[in-house]
Amino acid sequence: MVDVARLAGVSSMTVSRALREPDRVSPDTRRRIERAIGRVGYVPDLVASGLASQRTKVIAMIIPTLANSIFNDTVQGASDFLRTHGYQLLVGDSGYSEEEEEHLTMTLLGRRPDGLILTGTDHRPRARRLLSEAAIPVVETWELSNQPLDSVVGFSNRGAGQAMTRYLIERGYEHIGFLGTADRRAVRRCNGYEAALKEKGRPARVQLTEGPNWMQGAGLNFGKLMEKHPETDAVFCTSDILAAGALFECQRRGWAVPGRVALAGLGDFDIATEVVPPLTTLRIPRYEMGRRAAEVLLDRIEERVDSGITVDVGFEVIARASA
Amino acid sequence: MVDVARLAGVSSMTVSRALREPDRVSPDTRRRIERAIGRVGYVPDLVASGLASQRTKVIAMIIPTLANSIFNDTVQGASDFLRTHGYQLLVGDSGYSEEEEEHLTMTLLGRRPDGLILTGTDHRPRARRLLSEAAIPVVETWELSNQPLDSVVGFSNRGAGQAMTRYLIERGYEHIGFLGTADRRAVRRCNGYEAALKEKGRPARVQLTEGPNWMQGAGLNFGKLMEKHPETDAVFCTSDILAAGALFECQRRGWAVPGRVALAGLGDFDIATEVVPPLTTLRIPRYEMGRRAAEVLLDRIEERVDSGITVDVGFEVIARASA
DNA sequence: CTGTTAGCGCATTCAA
DNA sequence: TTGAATGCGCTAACAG
Repeated sequence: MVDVARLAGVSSMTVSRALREPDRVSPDTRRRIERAIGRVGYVPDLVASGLASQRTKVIAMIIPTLANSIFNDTVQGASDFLRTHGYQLLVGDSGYSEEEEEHLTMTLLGRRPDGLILTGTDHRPRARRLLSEAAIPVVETWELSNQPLDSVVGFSNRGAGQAMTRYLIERGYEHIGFLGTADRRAVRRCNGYEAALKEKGRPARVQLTEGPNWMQGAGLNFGKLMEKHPETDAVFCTSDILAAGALFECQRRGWAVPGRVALAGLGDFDIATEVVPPLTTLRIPRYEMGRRAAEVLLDRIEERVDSGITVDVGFEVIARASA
Repeated sequence: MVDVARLAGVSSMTVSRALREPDRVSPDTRRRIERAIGRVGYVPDLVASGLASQRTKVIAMIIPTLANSIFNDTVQGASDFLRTHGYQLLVGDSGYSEEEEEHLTMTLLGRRPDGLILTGTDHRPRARRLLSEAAIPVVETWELSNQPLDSVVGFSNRGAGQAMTRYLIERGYEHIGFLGTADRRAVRRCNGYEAALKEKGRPARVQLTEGPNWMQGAGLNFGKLMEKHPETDAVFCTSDILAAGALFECQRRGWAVPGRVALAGLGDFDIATEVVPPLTTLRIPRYEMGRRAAEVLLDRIEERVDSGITVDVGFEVIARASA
């Protein structure tokens, strides 16, 4: 930067200003500075900038997994918004583990982000303490909470499970099963499923798959569910991936869908519309949730709002041929 | 940190050392320091550390899109490796645009990463210049290159397209079509496809889809391809997603696969094994590619190797029922 | 094994 | 509109 300043015949302070508040520098010197920057190939050091100003322009984000999953769309939404506002997203994955989330929280806080986006509302006490001591705005996503750390941008997973189950009941299905992963949010959806059945005094049939939403496990566990409860005439899956896996298993068995068994998913992924028959599913605004989370976060950081807020982005049952 | 030092009765220098090189501090003081850290709730400032040491322990990575895609597995591989070695991954997406890649390169370099992982080997001249001036190790992935910036960990997209096409020829298909996106790597695969057909003096039938690997476009464009060239008896798709989309379109039309038309994909995603019939595909070690890229990068950063190297991670044709 | 001195590259605060 | 002094929190290089 001093090289640039020398070349432009000004002090480094003026260069710094020209970069951050161009209006407060005379048009003439500004042009000289810009030319000097080009000639020297100067790339501002945001690390030093962050240290000096105590504002890094970095937003940290923790998601359960980086690998190809549902959460990436939320990351994209957040990233798109942040980029247009001069912030960079720093993403880490917890591997679906609260312990790892706690550890990652500390690592990320070490980078002094201006804000933090979390997935879910379950966090270890130590992580909660770290966050409150860090005194930076936080947004929790993919769930709602009664005790938010700060702000929340999510939807009710319990409500989602309930809504879909009620839909299946209304459609006339008698023996409704549940196929899902065992993670926190899926369990909440399961609670909603159970609640909806209980309203009608019906029994629950739950089959959990191990690991994330792998399609492999879906076929296998769908099979288990159907063997335990052959009378099942509809299955609610906590993800379209699982539902598609179950559908393929039906194709292998020569079972008609929804004739032999109806299937419903969650997420409204691309695959849901393309599969034959297309999947009834629950649409969640994944991308928009990320965008809104980032928006709420910047509002807090730049002090346009002075206390945590909660945004329910909702969901919507999309009825298609599979159920 | 001074608080910690005071509480432990040592200088801040000793605290700094206890954190980075525990062995060079006496076990006794180390314990005192650790306790003090716990009491104060000290979280080391990696921004200041980065500025002082000129080593940020950050690796930047540019991928075409953050949203749910093939590249996320590579990100996960890199992230997993880096984490166990004390580095953090900073990911940005170029939106499949070289212009955006160039811009993002500058932004990311501003964070002073210790190394950089790129997707692909096509970069704008200005981006290349920025990178060489930054003088940090770089690894290009998802392709091989004759003029690497530094190191490369990838495979030949052209070779992959050629290998799959040859496989289809060997299997006895006469009229082989190509369905793919228009991005750089898919185009190389197409070149390989064309080369393989040329060996036999056969004509190419290429149908490009717009945008990324959306399943929606797959069915539509597969239809276009089949209408233009009804005699087509096999289609090579540059992604399993596209192949699955084409398969579903066949199901809608009541076409037997591979009876009416055979389908081959690329990627060996979960979906490839689950769909009915399972997809013949080209396996690419996506996760491993990210891991190896990170490994090669750290070797360069920590100066265990003194010049750029090229790693060909290869690919493998996986024959299944669809072709 | 531990402490001292100096400075990383920039931004804040003031004064000119 | 511009510049000078000072410090952000930490570490490199040395000395003890």
